[in-house]
Amino acid sequence: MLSKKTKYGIKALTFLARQENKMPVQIAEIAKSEHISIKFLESILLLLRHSGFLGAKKGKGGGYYLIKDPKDINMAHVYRILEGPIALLPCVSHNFYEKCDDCVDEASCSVHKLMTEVRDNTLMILENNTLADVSF
Amino acid sequence: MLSKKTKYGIKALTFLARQENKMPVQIAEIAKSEHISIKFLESILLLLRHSGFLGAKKGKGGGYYLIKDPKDINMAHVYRILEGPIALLPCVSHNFYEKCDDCVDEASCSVHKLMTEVRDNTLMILENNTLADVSF
DNA sequence: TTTTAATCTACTAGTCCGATAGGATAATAG
DNA sequence: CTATTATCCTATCGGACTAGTAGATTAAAA
Repeated sequence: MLSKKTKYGIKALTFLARQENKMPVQIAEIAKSEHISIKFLESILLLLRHSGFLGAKKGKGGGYYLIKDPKDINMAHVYRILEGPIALLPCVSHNFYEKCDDCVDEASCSVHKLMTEVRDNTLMILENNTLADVSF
Repeated sequence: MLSKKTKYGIKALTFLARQENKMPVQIAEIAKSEHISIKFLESILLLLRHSGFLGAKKGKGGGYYLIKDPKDINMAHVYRILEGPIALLPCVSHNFYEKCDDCVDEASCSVHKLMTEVRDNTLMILENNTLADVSF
């Protein structure tokens, strides 16, 4: 299941992508529009800023804004930052690989086999979708 | 992330599918072979029995056995019993649908759009795989 | 009637999620 | 220089869920 963090994060990015001008938008405005707890959204936007998706401006007229063009923001990248691994099991993950404690041989593991197929497909979908694709 | 319950459940089903004869296999034997806690596996096998995948026999020579042919066991069905919804969001799920609290309009929701695509693909993969497919 | 193995209930430690509180910091306006 | 604005950052918390454990009960076979 997708965490609310990821869900809210994508919603916030979409909100920013849909802005006509490139003016900074305040946390409160996004929170109100998307019905998200301000404080929770605050931490998410901070993470997205630290990850290079957003820029921020303090003080009056401040807020968050997209740094890159929505067409250049890959949803697989967004997903990994917000949610973590795309694979449903650590032993199937590229970026977050971990061996299973219980598994003796990955090659003969039925779960590994099935989850690899799921992972490959999900990854392909996420990589083929940009923020622009999902926003408009 | 896939729960250990699901992972162990699929492993146990695979173990049973790989049995040459149709004799019942004891929990302890599966647990030892797959490196799973006996008591935890016990609860999983019980669930799989209640869901119509397994039969059980008590007393000496007892244990669990597959009721249906592995070729007739759909992995989407198994997944839903063990893990729950295939969709990453309740608002995208067919069998476990729930409206989002925060979402005003699903049609214009970027997350909904993306997760629907992921769901459709994952579902297709799981439905096209039987227990026999992943076991051999 | 003894042994074997599944059945069922209850409990627990640990972890994570979503949310909240409050003060620090930086930028702008006057 | 000061008040205001809005992000930044740390710390905390209840509730839910996960994985695993304990122990007593029931049913079947020898």
